[in-house]
Amino acid sequence: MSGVQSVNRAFSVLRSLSTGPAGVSEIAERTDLPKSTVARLLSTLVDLGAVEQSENSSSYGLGETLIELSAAASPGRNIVSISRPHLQDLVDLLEEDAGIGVLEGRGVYYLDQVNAGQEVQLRDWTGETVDAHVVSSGLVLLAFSSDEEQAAALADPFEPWCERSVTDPVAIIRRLESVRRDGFAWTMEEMAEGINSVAAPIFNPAGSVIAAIHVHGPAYRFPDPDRRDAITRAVVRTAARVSKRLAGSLQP
Amino acid sequence: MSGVQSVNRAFSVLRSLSTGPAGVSEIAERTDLPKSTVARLLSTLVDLGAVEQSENSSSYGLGETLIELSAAASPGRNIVSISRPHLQDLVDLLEEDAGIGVLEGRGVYYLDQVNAGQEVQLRDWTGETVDAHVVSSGLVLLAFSSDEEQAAALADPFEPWCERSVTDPVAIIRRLESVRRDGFAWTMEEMAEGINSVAAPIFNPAGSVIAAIHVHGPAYRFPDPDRRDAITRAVVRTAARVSKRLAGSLQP
DNA sequence: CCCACTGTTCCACAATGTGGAACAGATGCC
DNA sequence: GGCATCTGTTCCACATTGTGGAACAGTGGG
Repeated sequence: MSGVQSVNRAFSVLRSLSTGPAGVSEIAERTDLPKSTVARLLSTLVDLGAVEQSENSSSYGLGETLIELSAAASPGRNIVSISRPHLQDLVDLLEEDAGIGVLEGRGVYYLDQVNAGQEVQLRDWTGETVDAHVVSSGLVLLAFSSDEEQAAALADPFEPWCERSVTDPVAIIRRLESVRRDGFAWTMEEMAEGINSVAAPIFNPAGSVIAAIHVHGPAYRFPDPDRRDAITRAVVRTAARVSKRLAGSLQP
Repeated sequence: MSGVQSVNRAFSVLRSLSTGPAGVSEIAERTDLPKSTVARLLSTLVDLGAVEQSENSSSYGLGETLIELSAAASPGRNIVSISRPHLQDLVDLLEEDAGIGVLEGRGVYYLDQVNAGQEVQLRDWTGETVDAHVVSSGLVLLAFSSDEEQAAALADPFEPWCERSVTDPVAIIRRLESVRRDGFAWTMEEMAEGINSVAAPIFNPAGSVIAAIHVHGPAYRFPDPDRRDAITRAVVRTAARVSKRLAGSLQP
């Protein structure tokens, strides 16, 4: 086998543990390696946190480091679990639906949504993609994206989704500048008549925007003009909390 | 540093990539290793799928293998994303809420739930724990658990949650035997008056039960006696699909 | 008490990983 | 166009590291 033998062997041990916890001799059998080799690799992997040894047992299992690295490898997957309780808190506070989405090309792909259980509520877009320029999440994601990503998004004409959709590139650029400055975005019946929304960005520890949290509701009741600022602050704060949680899940 | 040096270095490279993709020289800087050492480790990690090289670029990023290992390290986290669309399909079909839970000691911890949007619907238990013996998920998880786990669960007396809760250990053991045989469980107003549910098990590729999917509804309309068998089959089929998806997400 | 396993540790040895150097290619500047 | 400065890749002499068989202590079952 090519490459660094010890690294190959270490991953062989990790793969053997993905079918379930095991002891040194069992792993030696599964990987066809001598027990002393397995013991030494396990000791190193335990130090790294990639493997953990059960208490009251000499059984080994996969450890937190792999979850942390995986979270970094695929922000969208882990972020659903991390953000879920925060979305729930937001829903409890504001009594409107909250969700989370990521940028995919020129659209927002919705990863998750928590419903407020209101009798009149909006359709759940989880698993679907909406043009970025007509939703608050999309504006947030574009505003905090790299210049290259923004240039790519602005390269083609914008489609209107309804009467109030903003499609003029100059107006959108101005808008993105103010979103970047404010740290949040509101859209008022720009994706569809009767739907308003507000969103804020979630950053990874390196400082790049990776997702956006939004709250939306029917225009006739959302937002209550007296609560608009409080709603905005709550969404911004929730997104910041999720950013921190993500950072926490990456630190050893 | 103790342990196998090459393995330590390989994980140092992986950790440096968790803050964002980078090239050989950048990683050498981040890890304080010579470029040739980093190049050799990267080559091995690419072969393993732990790192992938971007097309049209010599930038390296974390790869699928870490996601696969992480899924094995923490079945509960990944399973929420995988099962979500399947729960949605079940809800669309049956028009009742569906959820997923895992065994935690003698209780079921609910990871996720999809609501049917019915005007009369049950409370969402996501994030909460219920005694295993009073819910269909709990009976399923215990029925397919190891003898040790079952013995541990049966070691202490069972608490009734309402008038129809089954708490006699002998009756519960008999029940678990038939659940294991049938591949599903029904509970009729055993957790609370007015709530019925049905559950089926999700297995990991090694064949161990790791979660259960359930559908529940108000007893006055769920289940419709004419549809009970169809409902059961739908739940069992959905759980089997999720099991297969999990297997697929672990295979390279 | 004995046997059969387990995980851990030791250490002689040689195979592997090291890392500086050289090289080819790309990019930017003058 | 030429040069400088980076990049990633490859080579290879060398010595350090990882190897793996053996020995040992501990545990559980008969």
